[in-house]
Amino acid sequence: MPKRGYHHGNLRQALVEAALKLIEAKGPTGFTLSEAAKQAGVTPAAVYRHFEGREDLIAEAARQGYVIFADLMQYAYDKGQPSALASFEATGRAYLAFARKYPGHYIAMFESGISVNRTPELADVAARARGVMERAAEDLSRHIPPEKRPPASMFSAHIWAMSHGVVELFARNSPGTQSPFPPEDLLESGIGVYLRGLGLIDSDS
Amino acid sequence: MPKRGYHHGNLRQALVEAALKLIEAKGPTGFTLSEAAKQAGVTPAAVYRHFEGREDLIAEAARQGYVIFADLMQYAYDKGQPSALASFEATGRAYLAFARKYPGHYIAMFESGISVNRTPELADVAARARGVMERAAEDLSRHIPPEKRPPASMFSAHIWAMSHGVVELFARNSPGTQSPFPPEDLLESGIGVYLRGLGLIDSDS
DNA sequence: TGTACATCAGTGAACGCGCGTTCACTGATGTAC
DNA sequence: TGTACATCAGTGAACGCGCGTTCACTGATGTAC
Repeated sequence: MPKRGYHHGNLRQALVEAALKLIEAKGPTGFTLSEAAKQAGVTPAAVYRHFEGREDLIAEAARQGYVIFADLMQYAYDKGQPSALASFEATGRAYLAFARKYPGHYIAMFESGISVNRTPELADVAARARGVMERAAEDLSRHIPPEKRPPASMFSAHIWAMSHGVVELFARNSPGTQSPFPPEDLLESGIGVYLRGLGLIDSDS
Repeated sequence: MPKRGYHHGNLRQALVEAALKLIEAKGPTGFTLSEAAKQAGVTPAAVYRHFEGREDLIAEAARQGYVIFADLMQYAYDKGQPSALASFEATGRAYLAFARKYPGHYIAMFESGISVNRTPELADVAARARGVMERAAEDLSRHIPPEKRPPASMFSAHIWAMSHGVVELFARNSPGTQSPFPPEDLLESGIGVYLRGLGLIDSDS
């Protein structure tokens, strides 16, 4: 580790990463600015050279999370193409995969209580993530006969909700609420049933 | 208000109610034992006559929430009988209704980070609530041909997850994440599509 | 009915703690000439 | 290449605050006789 004289070199990012680790370990409640500073090997006061304060640091962690999240969703979408169905399923799976792989980011984004409208950049990148899923839903909705076609944003919301619920209830090691099934399977099968309900996949697939 | 001499009369319950109001207003993070005591018109130290501490107070709020929740689920189930389908749908709706009507309890139960295994009573009443929904799912699963029948606890989990997701993402006024649809409609239609996917309701109902 | 006394639910002062934040400062870095 | 100087990223001490918790206490209540 060559970087550590008086000047840190990349303190801003080091602080974000320390924050993510702490948030992951202790929840958004347990996270403190002072401890993040300590973990980055720096005085609490130094944080204020890079962030406006505690909230601002969490917001940046969330923002970075949304960037990763949106990229992941986009990647999943692209990989499923040209099949609308494959793209849709892939984005659903990507949601859970993200929650698993980046728990600190996930908590900062969805459980820390920071508003997505806190800054324009945050709102933008969050909208981008949402946009990918909505586009996947829209592609898919074209395969439904127009007269019985529900709004695409509605079933994008359904899948989003089910994914989020699976993560919160069964994928987080919330003590005691043992998952009856692997979350991945639960989500996969849930989406399967749902798509069958939309008439988009066969009853015996 | 005749009750307020030196002795409060019903401080224990007053503290729980103060806690619920604070939790609802400020989230589990913002809740403090001292403020709950103040709001009940009492010294912080008095709390220790009735609870072991801060955590214990939250746990009691959660416990009372689970009692109400389980009762509500049971009531919904009974009301749907003898139709397995009606019972199942009703319990799903009851979930959202509970979250709306008792936000403080809901947060204490699902967002405060207290473990459901904290005490045996808490675990018991939580199991009772879960049991109602699982029973509804089981009743319903008998209408599915055995060879293609998924485990009942699985689609109970699906509905639980979707309900929870809808509440967290769209029913809470998490600033900025405006709901595209009324949460009730979203959940209703989501469950509808899901049940169609299970082959339990017609494609044009 | 009246008195003595045990029980219990509250008080209020005090504690140590770690928090977020501020401030004047200082040491390192980079640039101009 | 060397020196002067501006810029900037850090220090460290201090702050006020409210928190959860403890303790010896006291006032009210209920019970025995």
